[in-house]
Amino acid sequence: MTNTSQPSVEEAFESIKLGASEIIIENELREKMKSAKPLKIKAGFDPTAPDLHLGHTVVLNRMRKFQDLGHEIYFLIGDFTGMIGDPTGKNETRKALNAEEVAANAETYKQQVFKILDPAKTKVVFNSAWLAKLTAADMIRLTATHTVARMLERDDFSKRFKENQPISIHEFLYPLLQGYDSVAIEADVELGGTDQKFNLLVGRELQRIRGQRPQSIIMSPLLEGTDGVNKMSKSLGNYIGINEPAKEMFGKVMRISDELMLRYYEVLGILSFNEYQKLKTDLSTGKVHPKTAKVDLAKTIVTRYHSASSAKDAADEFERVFAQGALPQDIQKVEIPLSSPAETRSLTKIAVPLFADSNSALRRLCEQNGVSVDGQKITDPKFVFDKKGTFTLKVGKRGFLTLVIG
RNA sequence: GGAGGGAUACCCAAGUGGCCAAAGGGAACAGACUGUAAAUCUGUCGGCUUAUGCCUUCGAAGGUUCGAAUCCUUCUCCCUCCA
Repeated sequence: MTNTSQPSVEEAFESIKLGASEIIIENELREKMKSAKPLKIKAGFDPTAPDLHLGHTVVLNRMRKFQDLGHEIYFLIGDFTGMIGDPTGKNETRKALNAEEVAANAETYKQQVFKILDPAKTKVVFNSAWLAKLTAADMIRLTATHTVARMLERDDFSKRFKENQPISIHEFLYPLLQGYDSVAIEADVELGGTDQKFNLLVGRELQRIRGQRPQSIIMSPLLEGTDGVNKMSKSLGNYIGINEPAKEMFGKVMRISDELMLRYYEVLGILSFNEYQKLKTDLSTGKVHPKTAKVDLAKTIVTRYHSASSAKDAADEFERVFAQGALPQDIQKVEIPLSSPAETRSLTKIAVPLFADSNSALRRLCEQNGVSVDGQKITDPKFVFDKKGTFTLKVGKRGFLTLVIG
């Protein structure tokens, strides 16, 4: 074996393979990696959700590895295919984004993606560059490559078909266009989640038809969201965004279940296979306390997207606020003069806009012992602050407010 | 083009004239328990100065009725079968 700066092909292959759920085809990929020529690595992203979360990072991390191995990374923004939206049955046909919107989203993307990828070595491309140029005749030729029966093999389609859910014709175009992207880029490898299998395979097929060497495919497992059940997605609200403030991020990681914590360790590529096995045993034998392991996980993740010091701060604050029941460090502050009308000094007026959806919601919180002032439970939502002083208001689990009456 | 079925709150889903602000489940929220865990248990879960009251909501607009999510008309969208 050579030194660490020049890993052998086999080592490189193993590091790429780590955490992948499926590779099509392993030997083919290994062969490709043996050649001296840098490979074109493709991964596509939806243009409408430029808010990256940990789920996206699974693929991004692997892109980074390829990058470090000297390959060419194509970060593809599906601005054209975004008009369709990957068919999930829930998406409706989307409006085409205009040039400014695409550009704006791309900027947001870059700002996040480059927390993981090396900007100097990343090619950001838009599939409208070639898809918008396709003529109707080109489209017909493209659609002629696949049968309806083949399309219906796609899990999502077959399911919807069986359940009498609508499938629009244009949804069939999505896999075809995504596959065509691979042709346009002449991709050697495409990365994606396991849910992308069908689309990724279409790419291989189209490349073969066009006389190109079919791309190899590396699929990553889908990361479950913080609920531990559904895949992480913004629309389900079960995500941890990589742009979230450190404390927020830390708290969200701490709130996942122990089981999910192991999953995150595994899928997010935080530990090597051996380290992962060891942690698993240590947890089951009680050698490592689950909370410790979770704090470590949260720190590692926060360090990745922020810094070691903010990770430490977040951990300290977390311990202080939740384990010891103390107050967070920076609480928002509101000042109200004692001379103002009693109504403006009422709990309802102060807390509803900040922490509750409606007066009724606050009333319920009060009834349920979820509201306190300086540690004293307040059960009357009409409570009025009628003394000078500084009060600490707590509403629900995470609503803190410093109130100055003067 | 013809025939039939459907649209209910954040999601799924019951409800076919008054007892419906609308069963049940999920999600969410609060409390208990804990490691801010998860699981579990309890409660809440349209809004309104807490009210045996009012307002808004059962695809949309009209109508019948003392009274409509429920009946009628028109419209929009979806599904199935036939062609």
